[in-house]
Amino acid sequence: MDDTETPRNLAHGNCRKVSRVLARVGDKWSVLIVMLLGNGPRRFSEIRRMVDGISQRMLTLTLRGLERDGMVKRTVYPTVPPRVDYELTPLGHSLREPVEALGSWALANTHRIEEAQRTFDSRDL
Amino acid sequence: MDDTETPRNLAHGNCRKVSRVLARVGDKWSVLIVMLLGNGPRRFSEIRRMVDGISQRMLTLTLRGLERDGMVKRTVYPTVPPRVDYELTPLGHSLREPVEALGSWALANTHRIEEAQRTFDSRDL
DNA sequence: CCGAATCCGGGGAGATACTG
DNA sequence: CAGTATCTCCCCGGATTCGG
Repeated sequence: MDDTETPRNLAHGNCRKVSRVLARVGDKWSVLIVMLLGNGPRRFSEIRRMVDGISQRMLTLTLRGLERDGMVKRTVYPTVPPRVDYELTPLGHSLREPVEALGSWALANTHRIEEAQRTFDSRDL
Repeated sequence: MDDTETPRNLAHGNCRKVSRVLARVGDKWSVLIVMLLGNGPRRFSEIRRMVDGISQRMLTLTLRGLERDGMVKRTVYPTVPPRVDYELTPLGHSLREPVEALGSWALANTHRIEEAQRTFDSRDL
């Protein structure tokens, strides 16, 4: 078609690597939390309150996953009561840019998508 | 923090809209197929062969989803045997850009991610 | 060749209750 | 406050079979 160049980015074994990142991005909570932490460190319960609808379990699992991937730094303050801060690493911070690009695209095209869905759903059935 | 501007892109009800798109992007096959169709229209069985490991069922479902969202145009040629072509719509085509940005990020940072994972997995336990 | 329908197993995700 | 543990339910996704 109009390809200036065939994208080799998503070829061969690269697909696997990219897919894993995409799976994280597509994860229900990960991106939300990354964007939230983009505004600075937050405590566990702060995130819990800010991310409406997330369960304690899912928040823990999501943060663990992000920490494991090197996106988030976890800091425990051995006080009583305990306090745990989460903040973006440079890696996690760098992820925000492409994610925001995707977010902008989504916002710009939501109307078109929803219209397409209505058209699709209204025919036949 | 270092925010030049607080991103309102991912706030309020916008989250829902963006999340749906993100879910599609995070889908195991959708992005792969979109990138594949970026090189031009393909037949059902062509895609099936090119996307290694996808089941017939999942290919059908994925293509239906993409068609419903207005990303893909489905064209049936009433020949015998039947022939069905799939091609990107302008909307689907426009999605490639932010997706490729994310793919590039993934490739550029895969090494860092895997290293973080090894570090994470090797401590405690 | 393209796709729908059905069956079925495994993992994700919520709710709840318990520790340090 | 910040998790962990357990249970359960549900949906996704593969395999298979049938239809146009």
